[in-house]
Amino acid sequence: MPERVTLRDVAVLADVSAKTVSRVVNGADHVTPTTRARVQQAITELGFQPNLVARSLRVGRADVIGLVVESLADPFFARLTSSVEQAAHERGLAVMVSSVGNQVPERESLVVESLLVRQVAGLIVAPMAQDHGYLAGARQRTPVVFVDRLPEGIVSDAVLVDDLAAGEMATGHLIDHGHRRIAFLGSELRNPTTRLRLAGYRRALARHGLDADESLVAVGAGSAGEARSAAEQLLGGERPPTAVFSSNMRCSLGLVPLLHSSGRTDVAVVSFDDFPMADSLVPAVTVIDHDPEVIGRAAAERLFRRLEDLDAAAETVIVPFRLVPRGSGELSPPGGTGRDRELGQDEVLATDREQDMAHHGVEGGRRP
Amino acid sequence: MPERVTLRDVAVLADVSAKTVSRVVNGADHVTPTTRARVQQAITELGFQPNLVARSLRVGRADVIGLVVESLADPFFARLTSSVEQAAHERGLAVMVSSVGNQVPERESLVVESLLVRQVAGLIVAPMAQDHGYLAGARQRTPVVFVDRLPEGIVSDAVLVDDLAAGEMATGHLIDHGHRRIAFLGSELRNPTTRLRLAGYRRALARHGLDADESLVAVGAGSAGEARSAAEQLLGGERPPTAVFSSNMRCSLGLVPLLHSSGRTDVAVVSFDDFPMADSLVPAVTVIDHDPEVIGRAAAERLFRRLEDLDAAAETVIVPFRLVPRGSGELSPPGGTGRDRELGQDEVLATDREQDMAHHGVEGGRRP
DNA sequence: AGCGACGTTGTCATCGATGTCAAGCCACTG
DNA sequence: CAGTGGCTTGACATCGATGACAACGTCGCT
Repeated sequence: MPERVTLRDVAVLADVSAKTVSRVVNGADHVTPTTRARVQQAITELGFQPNLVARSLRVGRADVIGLVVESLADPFFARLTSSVEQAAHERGLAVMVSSVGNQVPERESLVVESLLVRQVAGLIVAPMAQDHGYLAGARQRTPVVFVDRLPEGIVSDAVLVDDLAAGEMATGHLIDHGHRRIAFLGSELRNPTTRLRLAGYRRALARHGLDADESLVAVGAGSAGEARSAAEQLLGGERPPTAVFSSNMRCSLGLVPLLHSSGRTDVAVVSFDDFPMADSLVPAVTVIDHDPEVIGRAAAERLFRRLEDLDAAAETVIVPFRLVPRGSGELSPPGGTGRDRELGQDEVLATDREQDMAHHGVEGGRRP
Repeated sequence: MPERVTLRDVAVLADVSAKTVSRVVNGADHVTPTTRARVQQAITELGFQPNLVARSLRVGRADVIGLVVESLADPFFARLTSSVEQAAHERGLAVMVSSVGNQVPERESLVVESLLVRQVAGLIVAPMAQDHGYLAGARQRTPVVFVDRLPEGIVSDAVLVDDLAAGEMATGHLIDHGHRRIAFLGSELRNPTTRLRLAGYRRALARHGLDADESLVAVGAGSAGEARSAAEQLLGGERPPTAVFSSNMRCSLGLVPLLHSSGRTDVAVVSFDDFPMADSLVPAVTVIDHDPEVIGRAAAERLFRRLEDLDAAAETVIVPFRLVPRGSGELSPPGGTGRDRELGQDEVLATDREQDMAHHGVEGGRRP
């Protein structure tokens, strides 16, 4: 059972003080090359590894960032986590992940606290809770960057997709292909993301002079299974939709298999969130693609900058999205309406404004 | 800027010693209900939260476990991570994740060390490196449970799927459906998992008296893109296979879209690893399913037990797998061979031995 | 009454590193 | 040659909690 090697052991062997070893380990100035070499020698000889927990205690924060997501098993969050982890690793930071679980948004504050007591240097949170006032105190010490959704009851850095514009584009795409009865499939309305996408859906309908049939709006599906049932009900209705805007991946993972297994591949679909194999189905699924990798990296970079300047104003970063036409979103309604037409490639891109934001990558919008 | 509240602050307010507060916080015995109440009162009044970093320093280990995987973006590892995180959370442990990246197995030891210096209580590692001797010293202090693959050059706890048996079953399934020219698609051979699955493939061929055509074995595909090219080459060969055993998800994510986009849905496929949408394709993809959730939880449970008994003998846990027939694996070869037949449901299950292990969930196999 | 046993509480040192501050040393200057 | 300043180095306290051990009080027993 080899004893732990501490800084002091190295100091004794190199015949210097612990402080000097500390200087060498941290690459600090003011150490003679001779001394440095002797210490290095002792370090390798003993195989010394600094105890980062001790360092964290002394400096008051761990070189770790916390990441809070809904579920790690969800491919969107998995890819987000992956990119955050990579960005952190490049800065020598470790990542602690915690998932909240999609049924219990209240757990969010507990999960966050379990990270705070471990003295994480900063947090990246994909919010689920209704209110984030509970973070007000902690943020003085521990910066937080929100991703995917805006926090409520608090002003903070955030990295977002323009859900409203994306929802509008998805719905507009279906309208442009001649659809008049378009269903909206979404999860809980208390989720701001869902609300924004739904608002985009309604705005597209309004802009095209279509009236919204509330019976075509199915929200509240918390799992793929529930989404499947909800979709089943929509399609079995009296005047079923000819197209569906599925507003997140879970919904799509319920809807699409349903359409395939019931042979209803005539129903047009646009899915918010790309998902694996979406391009291998027949028809391949048209999606709004927003790169979780881009979001994750942007959030990490924002957090790193924030760690260096705790007092800067809160900033919102908008990351780009695009519509990827693959077939399912370009199906015409049965019978057609004569208004259907081929779209030019450019029309599937975000509007000028969004593209502009997208390519600049950053929007310095300060919220009051 | 609110000062941090420490145990000492609570002690002063409650007019007791720091030690007593510590006792209350940790639910230790020997504290009068009265005192306890007074301390509790002070704790809530001040909103005290213990500093787990300080505790970790004192007790010599953090209440954190480290998880090392190849890539968090890979759905298999994402689900594994998710289940490990859940199990850890139930025990009040946090999880630090690190990914190695699939191109640089050498990075594994670096990643592991970055966790060790943070004093993680234990590690769960999906090994990529060739040799794990580098862990020999650390394991004295920090237990390690390997998942998915056996470590090399070291004896340790491990949670595995019986890759050999699974490879044999997948290949046997295709043979049973009349195929005689079956290709093997896999990643690097230095990966023991690939080697075992390939061995299973060969054993199935041998058992059925088929000779192995080495031109049908394509290994080395490290990404879906490479797998796609490899598959393209296999199918474009002189005597192309009528069936493919794709030995992991990355390969399947290259192969399956290729088959679909080139209209070659007549080629039979069995995929090792289930993947999203596999059941919505036409034909749906027959897979060997081994639950990453089960593996993750088993590994976590093993690690927890190990944390309580550092000296117990190394144990290998074998988790169950099953073949899920969905269509792609049951296609007959063009022209058929007359030997094709319908399979009874029971035949798609693992052999008695594996099922037995599976349901017991644990195999106490000690390795010398 | 005196004694030991036990339950409660406190004192002090400690985990391993780093910030503060000062001492030591050398060189260079006037 | 004393004085000044810069560079190296070290002594010591400290981060916030907990382990070891001791002191104290209370109780029950002989």
